[in-house]
Order: sequence, then structure tokens, then C-alpha cells
Amino acid sequence: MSQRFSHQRERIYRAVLESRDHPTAEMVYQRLKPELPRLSIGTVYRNLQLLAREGRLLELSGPTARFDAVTRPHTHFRCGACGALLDLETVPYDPELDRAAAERGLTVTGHTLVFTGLCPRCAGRQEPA
Amino acid sequence: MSQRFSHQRERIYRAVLESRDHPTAEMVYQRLKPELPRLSIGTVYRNLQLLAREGRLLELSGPTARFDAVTRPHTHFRCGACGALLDLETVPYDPELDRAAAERGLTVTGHTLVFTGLCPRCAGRQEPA
DNA sequence: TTAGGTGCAAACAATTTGCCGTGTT
DNA sequence: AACACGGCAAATTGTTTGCACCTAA
Repeated sequence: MSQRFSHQRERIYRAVLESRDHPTAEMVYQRLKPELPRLSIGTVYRNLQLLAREGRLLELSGPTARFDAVTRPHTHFRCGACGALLDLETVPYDPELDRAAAERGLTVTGHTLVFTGLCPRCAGRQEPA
Repeated sequence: MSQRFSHQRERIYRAVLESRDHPTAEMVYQRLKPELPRLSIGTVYRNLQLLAREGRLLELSGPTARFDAVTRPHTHFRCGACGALLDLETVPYDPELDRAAAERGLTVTGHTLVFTGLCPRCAGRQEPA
């Protein structure tokens, strides 16, 4: 788990830090390639993942797509350990949020609110289920 | 755009409807396989996608992973047309939400709130950018 | 009859991993 | 010297698509 200083990691981190568009791994790769011609896409994935695990970066939207027959906007909880995706009661959120989007000229058709953390089962274990 | 009745589609829809775990395409496929041995995974993907477009199902979490160097929980907006991912000002949401999760024994470490809709640029066009 | 739907397999795309030489401590 | 790191390419996964046949309307 210990880790040492790495040039590539810092460059990857800064590439994200200096971006305004929430880049994908591929986008980070393309941006760094001119400066770091020997950089490999695998390294980008490895480091983005590591930085996200450390909390230096935030990863938006998880891996595989999941579906829900309840189509009205509601709230989910994703267990970071076992990957379970649970429903939460629909709790009204501050409508101020919708307004904030509208003021920026954005047409809001819906929203997704996902909590992340640990489910009771995983919280009581060393190893995830 | 017209569509006719399809047994598989209904079974796929019902499989999601009767699940409590927000299944992936693969999970739906595995569950239906015993009853529909000739079902193919491609059909499952095709129909889940179609049902989601129609609004009969909700698709959670978008396609490719995107990263953000702002790690405190904040709000995003995804344009459904061009895929742009924008930041919204951090607007406080009802703290009731955190409490609701805690009451279910869930350890909440963060949350992701993503609005969906159209960005100003795409809202003013026929064809997405 | 005539589109739309499906199975099957091939094609793609996104992400991960093994191997082995390199860099950091 | 020990062990983390990075390049490269192969391997996995997740998802889409072309094609020929099937089926609802």
C-alpha cells in the first residue's frame, strides 16, 4: 500500500486538475501524449484508479450499467465494498438545485442522486462480501 | 419508431421490475436463461436500451468513467445530447437525505448528484453537437 | 405481406493484467 | 538491494452491430 513519488502520476493528476471537462482516461492520455510520448494508456488507467481510491480524485459514474423499473427520480445507495445498489426512500431534496441549473440555461429533465458508502453487511467485515 | 408486441421485451422488462437489486444486463440474462434458453445477450442489451429510451426503465450510471479533481461532494450536469459534463455550483441539499441513509444502517461517505437534460447549446439545435 | 424482432457470432470499446525492465528510496 | 512504477501488448469485460431467419400485425 505504501507508494513512492512518480512523475507520471503527478502529471496525470495535474491533467485532471487543470481540466474543466471531467476527462475520461482516454482524454487524459491524449492530452499528455505530446508531452509524454512514451506514456501508455494502461498507466493512465492504473493511476486514475489509484488517485480515486486515495481520494485525490473523484470518479463519476460507476462501471457497468444497471437498470431500475422505478422511473421517477429517486435516490440510490451504492456500497463501495460489495457493489450493492440499494434504493433509499425518495426524500425531497432542495428544489433550489433545479433552479440553480435553470439559471445556467440548462434544461433539466431529471437527476440522479447516488450515495456512496458501506452497506451494513460490509461495514461489519474486514473483507468485502 | 413504431414497435410491436414482443415476448422477450416483456420478459426482460418484468425481470427488472421484479428485481430488487437494479440488475445489470448480464444479471437479467442469467435470470431469464432457464426460462428462455434461446435468449441471447444481445437481445437483452437491445431491449434494455430501448426500454430506457422509452422511459419504461431507468438506466443508472452513464457510459465511460470520468474524473474530477474537486473531491468534495458537489453537483454535476450531464447533457443528454452531446455528453458534456458540467459543474454546477455546490448547492446545499436537504441534509435529511444523509439521515435517511444512516437510519438504514448505511455508512455514507459521500454522494453523487447528477442532473440530466440539455445544455444551452444543444437545446438550441435539432441535431446534437 | 412487411416491418420489426431475435439469435448468433463477429466487431468494438473500455478497462485490466502479466511480464519484465526502470526508477525511487 | 527491494520493491513500487511504467511501457507494452495480450487478455478480459461490457456493449454494439450485421446478417439471415422468425413473427406480430
